[in-house]
Amino acid sequence: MSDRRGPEDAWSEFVLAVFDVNGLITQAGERISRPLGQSSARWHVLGRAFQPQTVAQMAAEMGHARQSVQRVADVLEREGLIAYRPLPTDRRTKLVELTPRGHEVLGEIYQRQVAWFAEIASRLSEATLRELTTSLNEVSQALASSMSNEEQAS
Amino acid sequence: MSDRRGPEDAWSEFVLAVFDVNGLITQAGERISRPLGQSSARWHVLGRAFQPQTVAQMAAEMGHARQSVQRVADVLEREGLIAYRPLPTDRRTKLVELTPRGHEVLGEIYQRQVAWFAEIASRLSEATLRELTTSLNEVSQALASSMSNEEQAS
DNA sequence: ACACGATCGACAGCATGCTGTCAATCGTGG
DNA sequence: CCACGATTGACAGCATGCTGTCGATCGTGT
Repeated sequence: MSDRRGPEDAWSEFVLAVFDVNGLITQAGERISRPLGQSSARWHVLGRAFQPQTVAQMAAEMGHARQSVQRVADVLEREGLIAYRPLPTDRRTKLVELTPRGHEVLGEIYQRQVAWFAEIASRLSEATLRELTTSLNEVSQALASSMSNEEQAS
Repeated sequence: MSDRRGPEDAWSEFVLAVFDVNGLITQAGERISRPLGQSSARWHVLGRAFQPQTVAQMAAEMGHARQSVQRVADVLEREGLIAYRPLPTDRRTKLVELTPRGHEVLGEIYQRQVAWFAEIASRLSEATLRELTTSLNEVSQALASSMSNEEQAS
């Protein structure tokens, strides 16, 4: 309590560890997609477009705001990696789908991602990874439920 | 391979879990500091200023760019939560230190943070948390070393 | 004493994420 | 069949993080 910068408690250390891993993964994502003229965000949208869907659907799945996805998608469309196809059933929205160029780029990124993971896999056992994932999901649930509690209080 | 959106492998699931937890923690950070008119980023800088140091030092510790911290610090200074004190030994830089107002606000945020953690602690065992932290740090190391490998290739 | 590389703050510009608002459209309930 | 709430994309504006460049200053090595 005398020094809140010193993360002496288990929770603070955990938070810092999560920030660390998150930062490194994000950084690796940039590194993987940069040579293809892309970025992590572009890649995520591109990946989603593998199975054609609307921007709103993507945003929901990713847990991001609609507009964040929309802006990225608009750029990808201008670059010719995705195309908007009007939906006959709904005049408001359009399907996002990969163009041939988009397929190419996504494929190359995918190969780089696989190579990267192979590198990682040699240093981490899959069992450890699975345990970690399970535990992290428990933490997520604890966090989510504590957040929804507070929501009621508002 | 036929569908890279389906995270069927352990690594993808892990990455998604990390994104999830990171997002929830960040969100909780905003929630904690918003009622005090602050944000997660402000809070981090404010917390660092508890022990007076320069912007550059803070940035290094946080693993952020100097300018990101600088901009936030400038805002905090305009709000009167921190103050710049010229260093006699180095005319380029100044010490960032908390003003009385800054101390107050940081104290209030700290209390809220403690309350929040108490909420979480009731759902997670400290032992689990420590194990998780240890494993995450291993992953960080694996990531970091794989990244520095690639650096050599450039 | 001085020259050169490192460090620092200032300034500028970009990417990504968020929120709020609006009009068009959809779909449902009356 | 129509009115109203929900959804969607467009537009605008903000916060946070990054990078690159510049001039001032520091410190080291000669």
